[in-house]
Amino acid sequence: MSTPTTIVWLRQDLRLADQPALRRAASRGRVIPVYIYAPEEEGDWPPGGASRWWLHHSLESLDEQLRQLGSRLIRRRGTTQDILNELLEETGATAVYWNRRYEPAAIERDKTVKAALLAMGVQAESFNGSLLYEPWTIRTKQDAPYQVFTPFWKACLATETVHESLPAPRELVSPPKWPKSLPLDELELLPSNSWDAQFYETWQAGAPAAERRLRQFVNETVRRYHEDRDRADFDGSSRLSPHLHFGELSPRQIWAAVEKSSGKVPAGKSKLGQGAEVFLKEVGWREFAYHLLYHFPSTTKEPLREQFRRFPWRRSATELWSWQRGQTGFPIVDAAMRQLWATGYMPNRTRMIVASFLTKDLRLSWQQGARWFWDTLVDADLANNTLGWQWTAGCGADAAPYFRVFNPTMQAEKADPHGDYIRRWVPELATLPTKWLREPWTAPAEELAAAGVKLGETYPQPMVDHHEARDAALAAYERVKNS
DNA sequence: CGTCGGTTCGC
DNA sequence: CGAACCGAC
Repeated sequence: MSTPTTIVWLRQDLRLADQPALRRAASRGRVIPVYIYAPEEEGDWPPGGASRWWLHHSLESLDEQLRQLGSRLIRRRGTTQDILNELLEETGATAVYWNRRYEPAAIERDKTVKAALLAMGVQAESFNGSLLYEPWTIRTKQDAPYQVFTPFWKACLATETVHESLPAPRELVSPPKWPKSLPLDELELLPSNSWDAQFYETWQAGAPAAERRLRQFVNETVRRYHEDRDRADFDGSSRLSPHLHFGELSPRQIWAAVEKSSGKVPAGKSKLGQGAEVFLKEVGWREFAYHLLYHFPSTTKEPLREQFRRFPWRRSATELWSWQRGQTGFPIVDAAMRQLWATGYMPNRTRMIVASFLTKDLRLSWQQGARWFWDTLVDADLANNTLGWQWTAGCGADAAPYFRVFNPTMQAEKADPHGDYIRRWVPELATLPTKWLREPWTAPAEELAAAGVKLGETYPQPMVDHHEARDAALAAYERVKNS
């Protein structure tokens, strides 16, 4: 009998190590790794511009890694079902394996595909490649999904789970003849303007780069993570999020690397350091985000907390544009929004600052913020993005209470104590002394003149008075609070 | 994963 | 008189 052939349908698992679907396919016989670009099948959330940029480079890297094992990546574009059918026919493959996804549109599509494959007599099997705890495995005592993080995470950690990573296969057996593959450029993932110029200086996609970043993080940054992650002026966070989103790394690999490096810390009570503890809790928030998205799929559109469906959001296309382009007149907000546009990223602390500004100071809807992040973040992830926005807007599960309003000035003092971050991203304020940098409208005329700043000309006047805006937001909240 | 305004504490 | 602490929103 000839060696059986398996198609590995790759999606958000663009790696070779700790890759359950690939692993199982490799042990079965010949392997055909396939990526099908099918944005029409993603419902309301086809990949945004920054995500597509990342995807392009991640696919390029994956092909190189596969070629080192004597294999290659087959790229196609179109309807998943049609393409799988074509490939099954062309190659004589008798099985299709993949790692599961948890977004509502992907779940529906995957179900349909699986049923069709099984009906054709093809072996179709899915695996867990991207979560520590799949959403349906964790339930409250009342057999309901969790809506509060801390008990959720306790319940996760109380389960007897071994987070063991699988090694990458050492070789992959090729089919006698490779099916044709679309050249990468024909997926048309890169922007046609030069929007992405600075992405190249900031990021390197692909599992090998992800593993280097992880190693550097656990060796250096993680120790001070609990403090430094709130800093905008240097890299105190892990920056692993885009690698995790595309599955260039699995959470199991991250978990293992953090535990291993923390094991080197002086014995003591075999406890992890505080930085590692806080970091792994962030991995826990990602698990929680997937739990919520799975059990409450409507939250990508609607707030989880009912009363917020009547919240009187304002509407203003011009104000939204000012926020998007970093022209609010609040330097910390503008710095962060410009960093996002230029690099496809901002650290979590400034995400909270700009989100609070949009939803409280401007009272524009969190959905509009979520949509902008979706298009501009290289790590755009439906579960994390939805949770993050509902969290700051105060309308989600275990959210910050709505009355928690970030003060942009205080936040800037903490996140950017010397003003380096603002000076880098808002260069028109660069020579203004730190004392005035966070609130240029309070600077004496001669200070502004000396720094070459003309408010309303070289840099905008503040869009709102923060204290008035805060009061207005709290008043709006009062109206929906008890309804 | 707040802010604000109040009070108390310590020099 | 400022830092530290506390409760309300």
